[in-house]
Amino acid sequence: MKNYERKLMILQAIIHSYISNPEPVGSRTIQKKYDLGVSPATIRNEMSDLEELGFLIQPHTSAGRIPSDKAFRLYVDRLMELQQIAFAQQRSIHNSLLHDLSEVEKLVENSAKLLSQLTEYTTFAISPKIEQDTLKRIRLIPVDKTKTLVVLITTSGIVKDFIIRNESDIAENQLNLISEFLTEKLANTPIYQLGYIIDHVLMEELENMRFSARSLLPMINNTLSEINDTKIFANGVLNIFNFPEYQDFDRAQSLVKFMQTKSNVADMLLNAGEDHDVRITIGRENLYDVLRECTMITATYTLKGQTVGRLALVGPTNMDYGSVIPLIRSVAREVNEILIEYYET
Amino acid sequence: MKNYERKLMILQAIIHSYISNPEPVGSRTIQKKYDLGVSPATIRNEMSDLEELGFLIQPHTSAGRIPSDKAFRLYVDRLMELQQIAFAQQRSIHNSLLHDLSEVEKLVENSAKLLSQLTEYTTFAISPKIEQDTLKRIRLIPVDKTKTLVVLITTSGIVKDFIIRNESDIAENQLNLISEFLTEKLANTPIYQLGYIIDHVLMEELENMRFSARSLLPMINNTLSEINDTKIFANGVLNIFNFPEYQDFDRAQSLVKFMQTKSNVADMLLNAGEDHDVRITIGRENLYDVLRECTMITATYTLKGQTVGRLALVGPTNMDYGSVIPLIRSVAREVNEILIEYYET
DNA sequence: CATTAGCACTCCTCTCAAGTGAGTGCTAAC
DNA sequence: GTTAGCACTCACTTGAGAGGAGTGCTAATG
Repeated sequence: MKNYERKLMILQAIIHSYISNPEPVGSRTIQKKYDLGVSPATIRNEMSDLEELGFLIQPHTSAGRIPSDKAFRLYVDRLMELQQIAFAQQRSIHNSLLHDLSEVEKLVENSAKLLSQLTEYTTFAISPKIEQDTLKRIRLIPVDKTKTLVVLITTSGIVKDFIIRNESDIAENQLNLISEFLTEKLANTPIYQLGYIIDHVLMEELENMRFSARSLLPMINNTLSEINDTKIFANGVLNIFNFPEYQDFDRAQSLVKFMQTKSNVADMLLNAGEDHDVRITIGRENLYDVLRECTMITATYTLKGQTVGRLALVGPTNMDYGSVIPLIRSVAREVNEILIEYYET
Repeated sequence: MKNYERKLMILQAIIHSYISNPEPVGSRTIQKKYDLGVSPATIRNEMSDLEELGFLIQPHTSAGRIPSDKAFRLYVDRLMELQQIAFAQQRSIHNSLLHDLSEVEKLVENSAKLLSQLTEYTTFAISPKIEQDTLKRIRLIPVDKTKTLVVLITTSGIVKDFIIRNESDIAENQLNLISEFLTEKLANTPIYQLGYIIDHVLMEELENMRFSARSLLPMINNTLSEINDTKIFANGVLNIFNFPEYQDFDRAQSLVKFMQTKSNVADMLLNAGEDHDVRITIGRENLYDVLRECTMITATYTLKGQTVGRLALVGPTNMDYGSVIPLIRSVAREVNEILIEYYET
């Protein structure tokens, strides 16, 4: 079985046809749409070989053939031609991302939203894990008699705030003193240790002090656990209904349900590994069975060598890789550059 | 045409059957499922009358009949029996709502989320309009050299914060001075006027001052407009796909699209009126044509006589009113009580 | 010996007609 | 006024037949 050259050409033509129109491809279609200089019969023979090699699948004898996961894998790795991204588009991506740089989390969130708009597929982003971060400053601000706003600022510039309720009115300068005291005591503590330190160290130290702080600390502690949550941003989950393979109601719905469960998505994203470049997982290569007809493409955001977020796109296996991959690459590159420029210090 | 008593009984039986199983109801079904002591022929005669009166609709001659919007209206107003809410459930609603009282907005948001979980329908909440509120305190907190956190606290206890980027490092005590200055100048200003005051009054006053404040003000102003947005919280929009009437792909999708457009929902909620009790709009009673097969139930949250939020539930016209209405009532009552208890002062 | 034309064969899909059954509406009897 | 009986309607199911896209094999061709 030689003449691989021609086999690849035919496979490429089939994949190409299947991407633009997700229906089984027959030998005559290939002959008409792509001028390969051979007759349908020859193409049929090659197709038969390709099926034997596992690149094509026949839904039933008298249908055409569709590319297998293996074919898409080959296509992505070797056959595909990436489209160039127009300078104007590159620029527009850059500018969109610059729109809100207040927090790394926002940047990550917006990058996923942008990618979903650009591709009309479903995207996810996972926010930086605040746990690895350390506290820089804590500040208490009075809201009214019974409420106090707690603002935490971490070394990497992430801001978290929440309101706690205090039993009695605490004067503003009191709160300022407490803020200073807590900042002094807790600065440079990793966020995930805050709870422990507050409970076991500070509470004892404060035992004999007149500070009202003592009543506030348990409240602060309670809320801390929620804040540690890694946030997941999903965009365009409903686009799944546009996937050609998911015109079937129930299957689309079960996929949507899967996608809306935070723990699933977190798992999916965290297991995606940390390539330098984008990583592509096709069909059954995915860990989850619900994704067996989907392709997931992930990219990682890093800052000072640390992973600070991850971006994922989920679409049908027959997505237009040639245009989608450059887009996600471009978004990821822009984000990483912006991270360096604005957050590295 | 007398003997309304029996007509109502039959109508009630039909509605009841249609709620538990949304298919056209025939005369024999009624006879078998509900022992009314009359034969199918009699029931047929009554059904024929009911159709003439506009309470029943026949999809085609040889099908059974389904209740019209008018029938559901009658059912809701007069026939329906409300289920009692178990004390345990009431309590669990109460406790869920207490979970996060940091802001009125959170309470409103959580109430909608809870109701969606309880009913498995789609719910919306619209947050209090911050515009009517006045500023109480503004506070600038350094995040790092180039970023400053701005915290706004309003008279009604709503907290808004956002990060702005400053060109040069500003010392912490500088920021404190600015905070005090701005608070003094801006306290009691309605939120919606802040932009104007900052632009036209403060900028001039600061003309000759050494404060770095001047460079910060435009940034603050820029972000203010975004904050004024009334927020809308949607839950379980995808539950629409479970509605029996929306098994049709396209119609479900157009409804989902409608629901995901913020302006539509805002409009829908704001036009819902301000009943003391819940308000129910059935089928074509709704202003929007996409909702012609939906029922919307709304409730209003008030604080000191002012509307501070609104809750809406959207489901199929044949929803189980008897259990849904008590639920939304219960949630609304709990929220209003919590508002009084925790936010009235 | 690779390529190709020709042709029988497969199997999905569409259409159409007949059969089925749930349900109605009318009439006449109780 | 109520009900049994019956003809009638009409959606839905089923199965047969036609149509068509596509394959696989064979034999001819250069």
